[in-house]
Amino acid sequence: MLQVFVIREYRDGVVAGLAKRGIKDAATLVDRAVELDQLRKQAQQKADEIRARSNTEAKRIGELIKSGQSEEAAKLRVAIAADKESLKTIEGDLASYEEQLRQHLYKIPNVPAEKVPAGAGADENVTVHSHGKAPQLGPDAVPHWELIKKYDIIDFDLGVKITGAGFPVYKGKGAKLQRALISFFLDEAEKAGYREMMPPIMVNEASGYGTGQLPDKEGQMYHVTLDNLYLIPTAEVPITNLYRDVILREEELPVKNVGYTPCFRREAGSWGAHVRGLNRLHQFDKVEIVQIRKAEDSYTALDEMCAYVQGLLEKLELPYRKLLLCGGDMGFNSAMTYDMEVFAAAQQRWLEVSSVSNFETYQANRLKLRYKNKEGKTELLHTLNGSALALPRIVAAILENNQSGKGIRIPSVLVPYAGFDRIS
RNA sequence: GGAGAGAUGCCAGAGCGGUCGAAUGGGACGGUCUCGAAAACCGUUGUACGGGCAACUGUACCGAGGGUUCGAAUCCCUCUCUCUCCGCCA
Repeated sequence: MLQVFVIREYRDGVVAGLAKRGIKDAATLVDRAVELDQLRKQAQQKADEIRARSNTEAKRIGELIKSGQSEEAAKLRVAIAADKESLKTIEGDLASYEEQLRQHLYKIPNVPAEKVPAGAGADENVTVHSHGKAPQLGPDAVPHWELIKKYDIIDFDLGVKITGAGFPVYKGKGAKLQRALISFFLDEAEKAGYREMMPPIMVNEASGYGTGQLPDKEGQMYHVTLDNLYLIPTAEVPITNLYRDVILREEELPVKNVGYTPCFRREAGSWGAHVRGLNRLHQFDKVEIVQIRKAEDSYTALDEMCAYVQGLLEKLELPYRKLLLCGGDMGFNSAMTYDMEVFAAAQQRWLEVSSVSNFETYQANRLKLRYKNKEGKTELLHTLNGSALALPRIVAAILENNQSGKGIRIPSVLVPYAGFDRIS
């Protein structure tokens, strides 16, 4: 969430930024936050004042009792009673304002960075880079959902039988290809200086709030109600939450972590025409990179992360384009996001395989993730993350783009991991 | 799942219902000494929200949330977590 002081001090900039997301009542939203903070502050001051008074009075009563002046003490006790009453109401107000302010701040998305273009939706994203050419497929080329049946490598029907739609079963070379991709991605990340983390794939409520999945995306996560745990929608959640309530030392920065996890998404209401096969799943595998940076170098890190992800796609020989998302298409928490999309040649569609974002202090503020700078002051850090990469759509593109009469060619970087160079 | 013990500052660990934001030890940092280092000695060492140009200052925080009390780290209740023993078990 945004810091109140930022909203207060840079009110107009915040309003203008939010407008880039297409939020119409940005000014009202922002002014309400300032107003609630003002009310909160007033209540706080009043409460502090009364508390200060009762603290000294209470001390005096102690002294009076000690020196045997119990009558004086009794008088004082009576005199304090009124303060106690008013303190109770003020504390009630204070708690209510704090809660209202928090709830209100949860509703305000991050302010887009300077470079982010205004725009209402995906149509206004800007293609900033593209690489590779779509392969010329033969006349008998088919989309991946046909290929997986033909070669019997991924089975949706079996998944339906044991779990439900959107939970595929990977079989034989299909399963090995998954493992190969995961290992390849983790090894590459390690070479690029990321430390591998293997976190739990269920998290508690506090973690959900920490990275912003709660309260607004409640319905998108699988919720194990018996134990009040959530299945993670991405490794970003556990790996970023490792740093919740943490004050890092300067020499511990930058933090660069990578993690492989399965990801679980309910995708409530998002099933439609273009989500056949591997395009959208309830459970899928993803390798995620997470960085924690000082404010001054977080955008360098963002570029670095994009370059890293692009390198992966190039090694996998997949044609891709890089989009700078416009305000209206960016995630709630993000200040700037680049999406990488690969071209799936049989579907003739671009598939999003990675989203790399800088959240600036938006997540860190909720997480209370800070570091002590040279002057000994604690300062919020910037968090960033990116998929590197999400597997299903990568698999879809590999299958579709590399098909021929002789089967499916495996990209050469994966061959040592997979143990085969062709699915046929 | 059953029984018991516990949760205090960066770590270890003390704490009578009032003078405790908290003894003591360790660590870290600064200083004295030294050519330098070690040792020794001295000092510093939390977070949040306010007020103040500043020095400084008010309030809250001893797992979390309630309660008792003029006053709670200390008493009571609920929850969470950790440890030990037993049971079960990949």
